[in-house]
Amino acid sequence: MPRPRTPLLDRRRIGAAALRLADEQGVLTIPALARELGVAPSALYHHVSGRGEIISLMREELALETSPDDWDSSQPWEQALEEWARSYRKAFAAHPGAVPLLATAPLAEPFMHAMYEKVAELLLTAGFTASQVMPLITAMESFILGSALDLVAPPVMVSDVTRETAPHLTAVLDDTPTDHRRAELAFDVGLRALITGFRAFLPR
Amino acid sequence: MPRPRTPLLDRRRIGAAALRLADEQGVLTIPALARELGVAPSALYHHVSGRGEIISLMREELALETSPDDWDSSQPWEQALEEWARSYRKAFAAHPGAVPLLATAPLAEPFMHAMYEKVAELLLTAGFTASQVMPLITAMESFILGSALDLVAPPVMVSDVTRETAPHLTAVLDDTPTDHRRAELAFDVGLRALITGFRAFLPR
DNA sequence: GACTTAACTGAAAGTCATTCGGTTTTCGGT
DNA sequence: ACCGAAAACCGAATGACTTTCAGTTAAGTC
Repeated sequence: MPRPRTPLLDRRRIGAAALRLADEQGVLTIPALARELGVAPSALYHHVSGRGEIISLMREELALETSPDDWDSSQPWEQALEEWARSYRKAFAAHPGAVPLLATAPLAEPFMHAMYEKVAELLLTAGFTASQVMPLITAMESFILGSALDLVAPPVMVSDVTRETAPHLTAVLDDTPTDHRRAELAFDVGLRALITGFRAFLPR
Repeated sequence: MPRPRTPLLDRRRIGAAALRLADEQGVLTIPALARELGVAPSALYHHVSGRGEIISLMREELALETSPDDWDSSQPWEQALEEWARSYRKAFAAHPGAVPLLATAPLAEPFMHAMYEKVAELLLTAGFTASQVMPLITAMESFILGSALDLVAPPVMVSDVTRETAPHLTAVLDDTPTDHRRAELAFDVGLRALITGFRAFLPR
């Protein structure tokens, strides 16, 4: 087969297809991705260095889908921070099947810097000291990433629990939804708690 | 080769060796694990159903290493909760290389129930309502898992940052340690913020 | 003491990621 | 308009990995 008149691949298309595939199938293999793109597996290596870079492209695609102006930093910092966290998590929640893949790969992509910059400015303006800001951002990010993973984690099953040996757990699970609201609820609670706690760190 | 007089393998040994290997190498392959155990790869399949179950055994091993009595639930709930979170995270931190493997595997193992039961009782006694407790536990767990992943994430590099385009981020990074204290600090900050925030949820 | 079961080996099948040589096509310069 | 170089893709091949399965021998049981 010859070189096609119009290219079939570019990094953007690869990233988008990989994200779609990983989300649907829960795994990402080169042969499957190539099939999805109507191309031989080896063709991919003319555009990326390997599987790791494809995952990086997936993350880039994810970032592009969530417009960076999804949140407004001119509001009070508590609300701006909450909007940032929600838009960040929403991006993951839109592709739950891909979360395990994205969560374990290194997060230090350059295109993250714009986001960090915006949040750093927000917190500095709010009155936090320079040495406080990165820990705050990192803590928030850890919570968001963990919550994204929780999205795809199997819920604790009541039927498994020996009702006699774990009475409190049983009681508590009876008052906990088992559908997607379970993860939503936990995220809401944690997010509000974090922001409340952050406020207490403000020097005054 | 015949059946050995004394068995070379059991589930416990497999889990421990897998955890050690994954921690050191960052990856887990059946051939490497078999070599570590002085056995042919196929021998493992007489004790476990496959790779997934080995990862499950690793988590079990991790839970056993952290004695469940590592924290004392008779203290004020804030301190007990903090001790629980720290001991939970310490278990992950003791095996950083294995964290990516453990983080994405399902967490719903039966032996987790004892831990959940203890925390559920703690929070109920503290005065939280039954419907509040699971979201609180889940939020805390998400943060801990995210922090464990952060432990192995590459730090944001100042050299990568265009100092002109991201002045606030640059300033903030200059005041942030780059060694292991970076993740420690973020965990401390997030943990205290969460607990402070939880306190505000207490009906009174 | 025979028979079943348990623990392990070795070989083989099937899948993956990755590399390389080959083929055609486009493109930049002249 | 031509020519060479680089680009885009294919197919085959390599090596690693997971898993299965048919032996082989030892342990345990009645």
